[in-house]
Amino acid sequence: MLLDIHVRIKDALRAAIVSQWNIDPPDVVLNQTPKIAMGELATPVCFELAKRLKKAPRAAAAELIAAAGPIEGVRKLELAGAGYINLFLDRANVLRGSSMEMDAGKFRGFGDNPGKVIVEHTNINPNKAAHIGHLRNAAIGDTFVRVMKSTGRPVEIQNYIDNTGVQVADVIVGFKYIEKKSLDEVKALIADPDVRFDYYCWDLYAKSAAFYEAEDPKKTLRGQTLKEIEEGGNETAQMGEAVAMTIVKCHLATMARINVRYDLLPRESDILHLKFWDRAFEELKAKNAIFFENEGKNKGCWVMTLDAEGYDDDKIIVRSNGTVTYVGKDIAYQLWKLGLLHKDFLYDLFDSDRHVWVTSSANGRPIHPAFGHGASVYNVIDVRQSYLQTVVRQGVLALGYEEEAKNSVHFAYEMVALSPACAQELGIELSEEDRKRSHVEVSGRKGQGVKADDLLDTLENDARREVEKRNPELTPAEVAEISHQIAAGALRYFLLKFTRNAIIAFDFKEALNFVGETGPYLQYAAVRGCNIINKLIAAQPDYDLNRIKRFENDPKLQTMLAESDDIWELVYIASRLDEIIAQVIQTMEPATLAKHAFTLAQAFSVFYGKYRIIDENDEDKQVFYLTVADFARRSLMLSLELMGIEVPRRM
RNA sequence: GCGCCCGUAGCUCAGCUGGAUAGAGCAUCGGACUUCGAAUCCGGUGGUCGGGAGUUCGAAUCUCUCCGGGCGCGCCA
Repeated sequence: MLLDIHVRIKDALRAAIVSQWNIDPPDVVLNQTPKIAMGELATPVCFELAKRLKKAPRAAAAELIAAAGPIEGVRKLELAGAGYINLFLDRANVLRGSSMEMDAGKFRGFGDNPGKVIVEHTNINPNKAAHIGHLRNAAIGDTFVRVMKSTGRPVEIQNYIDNTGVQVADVIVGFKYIEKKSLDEVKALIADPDVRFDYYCWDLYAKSAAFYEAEDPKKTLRGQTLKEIEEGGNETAQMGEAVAMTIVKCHLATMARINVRYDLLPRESDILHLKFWDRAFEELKAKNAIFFENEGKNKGCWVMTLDAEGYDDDKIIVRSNGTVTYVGKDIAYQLWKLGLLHKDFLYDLFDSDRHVWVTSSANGRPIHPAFGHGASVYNVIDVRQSYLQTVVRQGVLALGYEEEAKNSVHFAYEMVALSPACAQELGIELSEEDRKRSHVEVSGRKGQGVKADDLLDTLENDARREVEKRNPELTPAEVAEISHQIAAGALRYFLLKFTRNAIIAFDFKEALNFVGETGPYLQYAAVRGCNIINKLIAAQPDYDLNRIKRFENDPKLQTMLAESDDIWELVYIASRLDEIIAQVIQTMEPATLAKHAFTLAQAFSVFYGKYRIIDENDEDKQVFYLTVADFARRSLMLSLELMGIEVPRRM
């Protein structure tokens, strides 16, 4: 809605510049004014014009205002400050248009590209419980997915499962050689309801590091185990399969707690067994994207030359022993995602309730959704893998797929570390230097870190205490549901409010906070918004709620909005959602949405405290307030939904 | 060595393609509950935007340089 007005303003001003001075118009930039009373939007374009026309900026602005015809949705243009043009929008029109847009549930967002978007996120090694770093990845990825879907673009969510990697092998080494367990014993452990299997593996994985050091310094057992897992058809591989897929189920259950789900789980074992790499290898060779090194340190390897800045050495794709590196497999997978591999997986249903599919090499179902063939591919992976992502994109480019390489996007974000205080709370030993740092990186190999489910459990307990205190009449089931919603909301907001390239120094005090700029603050504002309607009906059972919708078209709305800048400011913020959505997509920055939603909740809370609606005697005023409250509430709830944050019935 | 990121209030962070008086939250001090639910609201204290130079009518934002910190550059994944 506002985006349409922006376009009209820019077009109109450009046309006016051309007709007035017959020059090539500069880019018309629109900014927010410092105060809503000065209008909603401002353009500094006349400063640029002043330079070109050798006029005073204010003079140029006055002429431009005079030259510009009426613009649909804009009430007036005003000369301001040193030469700004301030624009005053038609207030009722903004509310009405934005309200309709929200009803339709489809936002302009970006471009007209109708192609499918593939977003790959989460990607946790299936060998231990998920931790907070994984939660950040999922929260960012899932929010980006929701935002993109709100523009009507088809999105496919993939969660890559590296089920044949060394990390899985290490846990299998733990089961087989540290604990000396058979396949049946491991299966019994998996079936034991008293064992949190992902937690068990968390500890076992940490033990494997110590085991290698003491018993197997050359890690021959790891190599051997990895080989057996990759080859398949043996007991080690069966154990690996059982362990990895059980852990995947744990991860999906954990992620479901914060409202994250997936469409497809592509597995590395299937990429291996279906020989995706062989196909990619042939093409890379045929198109001279990689070459065989006959001399030097990389003798006997297939390597790719990188022309990316900062990476001088060739990257080894196939080792001298003939095995493919991780990046090689990733290139094959990326080609498949882009629909360029000319090979496909088989597919099986992994979770029929949530419609999650998994790739397969042998037992595919005849009917399945069409996966892959993404027009754009976003890989949500932490920034430390930038180098590898560059190699993958380079591989696509070297095959001559320029457009596809451009549409292969590394959605990078910074890691979650621990504040030194938090690390100490967890019993992690710190050096004198570590204590002075702003954050301390954790090592999963040492079993350090904050497990996702532990954090969620703590949040739920804290929330439960508050909910029970405030709502003694609720049943235990209701308390449990609301506590969960608050815990998940608090966590998701906490992870989303930081921009992508901010390192989160995790701290329990901040993450467990329900006051101030937090998820529960936003939820509370939304709950109060909903309660206005509930209380109104309780107080006046015969109140016709349709009056609210009708009032959007009542001429009184215009005059009442014109008379109250404070209320208009709330309406304006609430109507900016389409603009925010477009910005989130363009900049790949979900934090922008989080900040916006918080600003909206703040404005709503102010409005809520300032105006009493139920006991308002003036009928016109009451319906006006109701219209505004309902509009703001809907916008806030939509924003929350885009962040995967639920609104509890009560708080 | 090369490359990327960061440095803004006591703490944690926003600040969009350069634009009007640099903003939030927490903390701190003070005020508002017989309430459409105070997980809230109102007010106060608190900043030479790491230093310097440059570009510009205009720089927290762009360029260069220096200082301080993080990360990456594997025949690991």
